[in-house]
Amino acid sequence: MDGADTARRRPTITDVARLAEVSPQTVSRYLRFNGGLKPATLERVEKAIRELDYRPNLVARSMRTQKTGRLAILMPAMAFNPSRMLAGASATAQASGYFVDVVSAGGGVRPRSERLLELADSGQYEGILSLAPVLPSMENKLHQRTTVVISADFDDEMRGIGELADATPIVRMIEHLVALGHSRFFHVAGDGHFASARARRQSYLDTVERLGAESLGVFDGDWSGESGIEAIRSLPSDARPTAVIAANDLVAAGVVRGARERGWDVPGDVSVTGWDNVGVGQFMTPSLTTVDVDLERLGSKAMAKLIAGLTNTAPEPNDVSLFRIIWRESTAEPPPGSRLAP
Amino acid sequence: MDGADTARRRPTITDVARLAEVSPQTVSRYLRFNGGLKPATLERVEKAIRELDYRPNLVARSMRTQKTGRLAILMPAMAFNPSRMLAGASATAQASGYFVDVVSAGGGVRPRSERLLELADSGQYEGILSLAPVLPSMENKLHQRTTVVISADFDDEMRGIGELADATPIVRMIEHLVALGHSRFFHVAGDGHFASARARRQSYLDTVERLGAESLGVFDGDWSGESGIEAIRSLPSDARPTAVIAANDLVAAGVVRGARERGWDVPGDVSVTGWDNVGVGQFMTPSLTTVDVDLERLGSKAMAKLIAGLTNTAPEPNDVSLFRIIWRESTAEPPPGSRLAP
DNA sequence: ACGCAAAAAGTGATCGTTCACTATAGTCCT
DNA sequence: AGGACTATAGTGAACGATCACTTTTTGCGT
Repeated sequence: MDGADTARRRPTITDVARLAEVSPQTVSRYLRFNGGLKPATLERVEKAIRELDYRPNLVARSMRTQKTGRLAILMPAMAFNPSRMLAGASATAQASGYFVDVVSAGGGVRPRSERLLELADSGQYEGILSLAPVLPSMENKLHQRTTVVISADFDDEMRGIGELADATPIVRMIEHLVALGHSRFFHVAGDGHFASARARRQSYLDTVERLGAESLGVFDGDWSGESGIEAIRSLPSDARPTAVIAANDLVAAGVVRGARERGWDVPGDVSVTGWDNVGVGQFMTPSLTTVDVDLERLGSKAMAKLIAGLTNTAPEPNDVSLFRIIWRESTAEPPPGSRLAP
Repeated sequence: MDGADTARRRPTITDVARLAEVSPQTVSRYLRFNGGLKPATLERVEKAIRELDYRPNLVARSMRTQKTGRLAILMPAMAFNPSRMLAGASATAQASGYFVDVVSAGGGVRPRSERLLELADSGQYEGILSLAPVLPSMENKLHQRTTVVISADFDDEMRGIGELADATPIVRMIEHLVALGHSRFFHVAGDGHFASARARRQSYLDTVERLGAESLGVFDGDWSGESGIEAIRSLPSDARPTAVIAANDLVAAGVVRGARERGWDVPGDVSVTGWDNVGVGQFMTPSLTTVDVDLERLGSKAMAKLIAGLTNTAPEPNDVSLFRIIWRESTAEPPPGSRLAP
């Protein structure tokens, strides 16, 4: 019935002041910048703080200063693995002296947008970094009161697309494969609702055409391994690609599985590429060629943008690539006969 | 230079009261429970709130009520994929009316413990759920002021171990394999600093002995795929297990790779089991037998415990198993000859 | 010794809400 | 019709810290 209530009251700044025989204001001064205190006073205050094990009440401080020193990260529930991105973002924020909270919002765009508005107006956050898009109609209201940076990969008919949607590695992979002698490509795309999926799809189409290679088309999947298998099954028997560009590693694993099902050897008959550098990809047989995405840096950059907006500083430009292609066993030269095909 | 500062001042409860021609207290009453207001008054207040687009300042409210309605989740930076666990935990908390923030703390046990203490004393959280262990010395200080529930999987010489450390699925897997005719086992353990790794190791040893099966020993790995490969390489040429129990799917993938390297067929010569039900495991060849862990429920239960502690309610007992074994291609009957071995 | 500026410390008000009371109006019973 | 209640609304203080001032102390030159 009592239990937790046995706790004695938290000491306040006044308690410290009384013990140190100074005014609260002096203690406050000590807490905010260690200056303007006589050595003797300073010592008394320090001793009192230590003795009471005092820590300032941040809520009260926020109340007076109108600053919370806390940021929120709003993210879609159940996105792909966001933890690395968060790690980068929160490290950057902490370096600038901010607390970071991660608030997840389920549901679609609308409830998420409303949640964001609610957060922005709660007075608890100075800035909000949204890793998911919000309704354009909300955005106007938002920026009036709290700095909000939206850095969305996902997108449902929304304008800005984040850096994750950059699909240039697809271009480089296809170029490399063509140089190896590949001529017939096939793409298994991710869920078309995602900007990144659409960007990869488009990059695939553009690049294959630009290089004058043949495309057996695009299978519109949903990021799942099953879609990879189905994509291969859907190919007519006289159409065998020499290389399949999968939307991500999971799809790629499905593609490899599907190819084996049809008796095609990977990479002997077909090369396969993925995306994400999933842990086990390295140990599969064949190990998976993939794109490693520097999610930490991505998160860090997004957060840097938010902080820059908050302090009215210009964000430092940074054009280091976030992507790195890792070539592994699932890609090789095309089978000898393939070059002779019409 | 100005930019964000164009924002007009947020309306306060007093502004609303003035507009509605009532006292602030009346507005406050409206906000907390919609009762005790005359319909006419209620309507005036509602109208004023709508007109000003007023939202209560939660910091100020917290200040007065001494309740923040916010919880923090402290988690180790870079743990295995925590997002599913978080999803479960935050859903449960929100159902009880709490905000949930995720605060990540890098470094080891000590910095994490200090961070936790800091959080607990910041006055911003009513309860904290730590998914990582803290120093025992800190714990005493902690519980005096803020309810803290530590639900740690990881552990360095710490007492309580979380449910993740439950290794009974290992027992069931071995029993099943023995029933299939397997007789020579081998275990590749995870990092010994983790309670879960130690529990799985111990369950392996106990069960193999209890069933009178032969064990080729335990290789102490570190959860990595490389450790799986090395474990297989380390086996002398005359010692070939019929089944390998790997600490998780990544290790299992390494084991499969290592086995192939030595010319052993999986599952023809050796069966392999993993743990975690990683996405691609299903599409590997052979697809991976594994243990699916219901992380959502785990997170939800941990949070329920915290909330129960906060409200002095008894947590509802719940003994639904969090684990489910998924049998796939990587496990099968042992090779015929193996039964004849000494 | 004196004056005067700089350094150090203190005072009262305030941030936006809610709590514990008090005051007023409306209702019902005998 | 008077009194006892209940429903509704208002008042002043308080939560814990910091801000903008004011006051006291210290240091220094002449």
